[in-house]
Amino acid sequence: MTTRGEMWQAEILRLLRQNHAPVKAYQVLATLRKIHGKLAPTTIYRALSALQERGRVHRVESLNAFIACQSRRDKQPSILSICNECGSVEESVAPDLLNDLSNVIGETGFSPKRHVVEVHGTCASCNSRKAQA
Amino acid sequence: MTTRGEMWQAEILRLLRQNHAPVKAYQVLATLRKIHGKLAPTTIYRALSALQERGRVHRVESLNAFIACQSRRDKQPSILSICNECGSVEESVAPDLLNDLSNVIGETGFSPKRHVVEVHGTCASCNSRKAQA
DNA sequence: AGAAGTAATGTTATATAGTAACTAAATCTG
DNA sequence: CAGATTTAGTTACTATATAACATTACTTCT
Repeated sequence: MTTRGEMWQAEILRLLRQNHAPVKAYQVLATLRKIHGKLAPTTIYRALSALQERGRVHRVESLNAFIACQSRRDKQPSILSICNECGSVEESVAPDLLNDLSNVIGETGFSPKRHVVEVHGTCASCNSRKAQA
Repeated sequence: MTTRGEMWQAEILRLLRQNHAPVKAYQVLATLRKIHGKLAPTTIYRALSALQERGRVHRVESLNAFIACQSRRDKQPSILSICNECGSVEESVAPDLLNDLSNVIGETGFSPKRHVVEVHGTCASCNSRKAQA
């Protein structure tokens, strides 16, 4: 059985997967409105939250935007590399590094629950493009 | 000589330093309005940007909020530990770790410019408070 | 099956966050 | 000091997100 909510999730996930760059909630909203007419932000945000919980979508905190998960090694917290030039986002998984991070901040007695690691810079292809110029 | 803009910066910095938890831009705005009357968001955002550039204030990306820098080892990118219970934020500096991070994501040819590392969890004092209960 | 309760979704309205574009004042330069 | 340039103020707006309530669909009990 497919609930209405699950349909929104599926459709949004498909949309996000078509983009290699993060997509804003209101872009999603506008796109879906073209297809389905009237539609409230709430619907989008609810679907996006569910997708995040299911580990299908990352919220890019430093952009207020969303991107489909690439590596699906089951909800491993990811490191996002965001290119300032072309907007593309690469996902890396580095458990050791996040472990170190947990240890460093754990020294003061802090217990980590959620890691937000986002790095802004220039991606490989934009780097080489600029090197040529 | 103190320009008008610098006065806003000083006043906002003072305000942020009084709080150990991050403060939202519109909280700053509301507070300053009580003192100075009419005041536009632009004023606040301009001052906050300047403070960030001067390395006096961090923007907490995952909260859309601002906090005064604690460690002033000159604009070292910081790691922020954010307590979900009490809202307090601790700042850590770990150059080695950020170096590792740069290396990991640099493997694909990505060159990092700005690091956003924010960890949500429970701080030491909230941990012990909960352990007692 | 039908009534009663619960959970999921839709709807309306509003709160919160941030910026663009222009005006006015201050400062700098010759 | 006139003209140019930078800095700050003002107005209006756009973007992001959530609260609160209404409605619909689902469940469970009889």
